[in-house]
Amino acid sequence: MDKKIDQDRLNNLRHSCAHLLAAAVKQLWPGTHNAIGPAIENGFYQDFDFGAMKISEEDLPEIEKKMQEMVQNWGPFQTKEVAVDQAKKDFADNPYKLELIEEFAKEGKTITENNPGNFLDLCKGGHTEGEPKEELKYFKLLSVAGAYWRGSEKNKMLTRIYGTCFPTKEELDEHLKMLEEAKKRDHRKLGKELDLFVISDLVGAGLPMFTPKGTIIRDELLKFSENLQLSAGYQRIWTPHITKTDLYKKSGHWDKFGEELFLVQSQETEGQFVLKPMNCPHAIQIYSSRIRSYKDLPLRYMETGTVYRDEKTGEMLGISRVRSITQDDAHIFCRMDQIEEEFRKIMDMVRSMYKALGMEFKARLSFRDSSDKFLGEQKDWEQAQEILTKVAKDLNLEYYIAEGEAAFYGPKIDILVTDSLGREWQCATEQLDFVMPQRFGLTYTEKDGSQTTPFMVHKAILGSIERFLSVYIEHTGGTFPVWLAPIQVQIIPIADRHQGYGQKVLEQLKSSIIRAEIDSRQETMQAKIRDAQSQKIPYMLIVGDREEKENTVAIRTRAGQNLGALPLEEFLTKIKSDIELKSS
RNA sequence: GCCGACGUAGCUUAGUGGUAAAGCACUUCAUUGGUAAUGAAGAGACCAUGGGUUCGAUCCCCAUCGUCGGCUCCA
Repeated sequence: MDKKIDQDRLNNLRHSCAHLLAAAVKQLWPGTHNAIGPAIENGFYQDFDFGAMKISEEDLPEIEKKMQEMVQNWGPFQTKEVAVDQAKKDFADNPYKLELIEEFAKEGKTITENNPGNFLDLCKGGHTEGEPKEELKYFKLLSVAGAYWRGSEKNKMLTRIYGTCFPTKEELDEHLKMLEEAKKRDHRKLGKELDLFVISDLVGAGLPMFTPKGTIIRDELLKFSENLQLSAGYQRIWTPHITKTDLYKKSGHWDKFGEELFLVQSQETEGQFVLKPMNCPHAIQIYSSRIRSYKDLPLRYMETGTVYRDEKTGEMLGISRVRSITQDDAHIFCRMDQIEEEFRKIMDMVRSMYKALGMEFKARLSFRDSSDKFLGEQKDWEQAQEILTKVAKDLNLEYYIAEGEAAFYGPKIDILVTDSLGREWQCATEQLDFVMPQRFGLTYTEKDGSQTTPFMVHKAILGSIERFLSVYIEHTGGTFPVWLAPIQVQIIPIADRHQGYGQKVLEQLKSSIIRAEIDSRQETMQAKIRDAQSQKIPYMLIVGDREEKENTVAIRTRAGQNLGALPLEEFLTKIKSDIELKSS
């Protein structure tokens, strides 16, 4: 409860700051129209129509200065009710406010205004209660961006200024520090520094390539996911990357995906092909290739498959939003009475995965609402939603229900993973599908000989590996646990004469399948340590005269600890247990 | 796709209407080291691409491609 009050207070503060921003901008550039300016998660924004004028981030300090100046003369916020005609008169020159007034009038809402410091604005209220000059002190304008009026791409593009505001200087500084930290951990930056992936203009945007180091992390994560699935009774399948359009016309994805499909033209055969945007219709083809019995179910097909979606250019972001997406995908065909067990199994896998990765998560049960966009039988939905809720309860998941968030073909459980900066990401998902099996006329023979349509479950543990990696790189800041570190051990010979012993150590590590390398450059030991450190390599083994003589290795960790000299065998036991336990 | 900013060596960045500078990385030579950078020298850039303005463009203008901040979208 207290938390909610605090949040309200914070929102009021930020929303008030948005007013101040609007006032400052209008004073600096008369003729500018301000649109809306709400508080958002970590701050606020205010939309403007600057007309022909352009502003950029370089203008922000000037605006901030003006805000600080103006707030000195602001009295407390006072909200007063006005008649529609009066409001229209007050905002006669502002088309955005007029549109809102018209709409509020139509809906029969009361219209309220306020004017601290003689800056009149249309506003439903929710402001700081004290003296603005005492409260609106610790704010910062952050960025400038475009945004459609009322969020519709059919409308005019306005200029949005983002900012944030806190009750105290300490909180503001802490928030700004967090933003800095996020920037430092940006996966695009770390991807370059740690040499994990490459994006080439010749290959194209949104088509990342993974370097040897990046591929190790990718493969290790996928191997973990695949092993979880194999031990849960999943079978691996493989399907091609292109298909005739007929497949997606039948599945309904042709219409649904529209321009997101990559088209492929054959020069040999008639007709068009597409790059697959998902794997499920292919899995269905394998199901329907034989007559199935109730004894075959559940049938669990897994495929770590790459799919292609023609994302709009402006939507691409590092390896987070890409056009080539690899999923640890699987499709399960089962009866209604098997759904609970299958969902449980998937949730177990999700738990094992994120526990090993050291990430907390919560579940969003995405259900249908009363709208007609959801296909399938009402009673199936109800029964399925009950089952999903039961699973969430039985497994003691932290969960909430989101009505209307379901896929059109069935309810689902989405997993929201929290990273070390407190941001939430949707990664894993398990979805029930009432529609696809019907579209493709899938059946199995029941005990009594009747033909029944199975249910289908779609699942992913990591989701898109590209997206997941971007999250995980930022979560760890590039300090990967030993089992994922591309290089687990760096051998550092002190002088050239120690190369031979270093090589011997290297060979022994390699024969134990440890990813080890030796730094044989003509550099000082200090320089080699520094480089290994900035590559965040978990263990550095320093070998010099003493080690060679005693047949040991001097261990330094990336945390800067000097663990002293140990016989190589002992080090091997230690690192093997790190890898085995997936500890950091 | 939309609004805005940006695109200079492998990376990070400086700079100018008269074909460009630095640090790191790279190569070579010297140095043989004990837990976060040894020293010196060298090489490396048609200043994103295509067009235009100009005696002359990396710089100004237009287009294209790409990147970034957002918006929209994410079945």
